[in-house]
Amino acid sequence: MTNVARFIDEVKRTHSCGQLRAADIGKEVVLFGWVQYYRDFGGLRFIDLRDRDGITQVVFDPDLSQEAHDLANTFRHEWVVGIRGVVRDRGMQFSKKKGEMVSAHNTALATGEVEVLVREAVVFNKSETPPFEIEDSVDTNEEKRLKYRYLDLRRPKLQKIFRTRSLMNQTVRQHLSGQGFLELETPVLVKYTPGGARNFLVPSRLHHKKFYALAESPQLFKQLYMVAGFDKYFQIVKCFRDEDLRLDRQPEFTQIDMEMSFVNQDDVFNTVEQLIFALWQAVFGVDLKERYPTGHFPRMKFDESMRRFGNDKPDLRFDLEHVELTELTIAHKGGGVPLLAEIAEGYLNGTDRREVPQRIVKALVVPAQSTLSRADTDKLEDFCRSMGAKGLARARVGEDGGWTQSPFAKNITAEFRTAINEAVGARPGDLLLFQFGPTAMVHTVMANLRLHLGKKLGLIPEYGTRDAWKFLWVIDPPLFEFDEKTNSWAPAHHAFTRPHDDCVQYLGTDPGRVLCHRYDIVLNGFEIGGGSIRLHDPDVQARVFAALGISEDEAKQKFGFLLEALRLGAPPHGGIALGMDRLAMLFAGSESIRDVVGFPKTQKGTDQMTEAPGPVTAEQLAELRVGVIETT
RNA sequence: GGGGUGGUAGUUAAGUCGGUUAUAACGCCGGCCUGUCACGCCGGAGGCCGCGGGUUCGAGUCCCGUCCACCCCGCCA
Repeated sequence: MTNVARFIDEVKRTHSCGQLRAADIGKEVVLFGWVQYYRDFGGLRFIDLRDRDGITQVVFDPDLSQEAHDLANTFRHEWVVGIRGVVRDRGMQFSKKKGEMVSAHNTALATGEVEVLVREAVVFNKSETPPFEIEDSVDTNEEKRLKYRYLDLRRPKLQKIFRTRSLMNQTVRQHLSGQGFLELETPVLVKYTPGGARNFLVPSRLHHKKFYALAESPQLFKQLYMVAGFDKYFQIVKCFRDEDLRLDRQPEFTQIDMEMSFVNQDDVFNTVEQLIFALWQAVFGVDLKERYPTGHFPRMKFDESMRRFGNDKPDLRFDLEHVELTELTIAHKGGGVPLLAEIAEGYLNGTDRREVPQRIVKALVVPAQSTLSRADTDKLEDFCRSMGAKGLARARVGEDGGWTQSPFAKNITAEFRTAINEAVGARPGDLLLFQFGPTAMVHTVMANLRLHLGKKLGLIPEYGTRDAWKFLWVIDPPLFEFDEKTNSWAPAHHAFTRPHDDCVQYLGTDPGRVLCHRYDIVLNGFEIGGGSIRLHDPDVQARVFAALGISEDEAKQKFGFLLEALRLGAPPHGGIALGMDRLAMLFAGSESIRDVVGFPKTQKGTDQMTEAPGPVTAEQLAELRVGVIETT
């Protein structure tokens, strides 16, 4: 029997490398793990042995076992080894460097009071020199980390993240099951449905010229579970979207998906709030009741969020709110500033409507104590340009309320300047930053500018949380958004979101005014979940389709099975999906979603390790009757 | 599709105004060391400067193109 087999079959591991404490002194133990560091003193040799639990120092003393000591001399980084030995107190030792007796305890290690004196050792497997060092402190570029993901995952930091993910999964299942939710599965291979995110397509071998789609979410199926009478559903489920990636997006990602019958918006919120409380308790041991004594998170209307923050996922950890100046600009007819006068003119002559503002004016105040140099503001301007802005107008407020360093300074009327100072609450030394023009651009630029400044001025960390958890429900968004390309109304969400009862009257006449029971839950500026109360009334559904210009035939063709289901005894229902990866990312205080996904894709959607996506043979394509079009 | 940042030894980085032998730390290899803990000390090896063109007497450095990674806009819950 080889030594390896004997250690695995007979000797057996007794403890993990993070387990041993002073109470274990005197025990004979067996540890298996990876060689983290080795320190050689000619005679005495120390090895830091690492596994997923932690690190234990093991000592090889030639006086005790020459054989084990000789073997240990061959150990290198990341070899997989096993040792059998006795736990002992590290005690007081004579330090040659310091010339006195010192405690050999290592307070930086959980196991630091003890060490294992080795009697017998075995090498399970050698390792070539790893392409990078397995340490939290040493950073390697993303490309290398992803190519050797299994090595990256050995780093204690990532090990911790994945243990947290496991705990999250467990907590969700336990909590929701306890609330009467059934964990039900839905198909991944589904029929392509237009609208929303782009689907990954899967050719059907059995049906030529036909394709499945990978489910972008279980949306329709969970509604059908409601129609089937399951009442409360949840699933921790993979979803697939073929869209461009971001720091917080992967092409395949995991949702905590939920749906409930006979509920209103408050019921959904209560359920989610309780789940979030349970998660924070389990993961951090934090009772969110201390921060949210009512047990509920604050709510903000979509409109308000756009006005104050420029997006629908405001980071409430800091202020720097936007100030909306469009009305003021109109009232002052641009106040002598040609570019603003042009915008005011649009509203005054009726080209622009206040109800659907196409162009707006916004400002943001950088307080006097946050000194930004000229170079800093120039960089801010570049930052704004990169997002489609024409520039970044600014003004430094003087002691008398006058403006300097501003392109507006020489043209603006004193009345308009005073009115703006008052509207934004400007004080001497403050820096005012302005954006004006197309609504979407202004919102995007100002929202990102706010975040950028928040980080630059140290109001929020570059990433991570510092334990500041700011939750928010964003509610009552419009049901439709105007698509300028097609000059028609398009669903802002999926087409089965329930409009507010008091808005149904506008469906035919003024679609832009229709608000709906759609909601997002936001944490520290990240949208961690979203859902809606669904439209279960076939009549209202028909009016929504009409407003969208979708004919009965077209609706039938696209969503026929769901429309039919809604006519066959569908209960009122609604639900939500929480982004598991984003939650895990925030839990980990991590800088990227890739840190919390086992084997993530790059921003171009490739897997650096397996080199997916890869080519397939002509035979494989032929079997699927799929041709490849060469583009130049 | 657009904008930005980066790519130099196994790894992380430095490399000035274009100048002759491209640095450092860690890692790797060899040696010494019985209380270290990211041990220490001595010695050594290691480079297609992402790739392809161009400018130049001369390119890691300047120009053009291209690939890869990251961040953002568009897109997307």
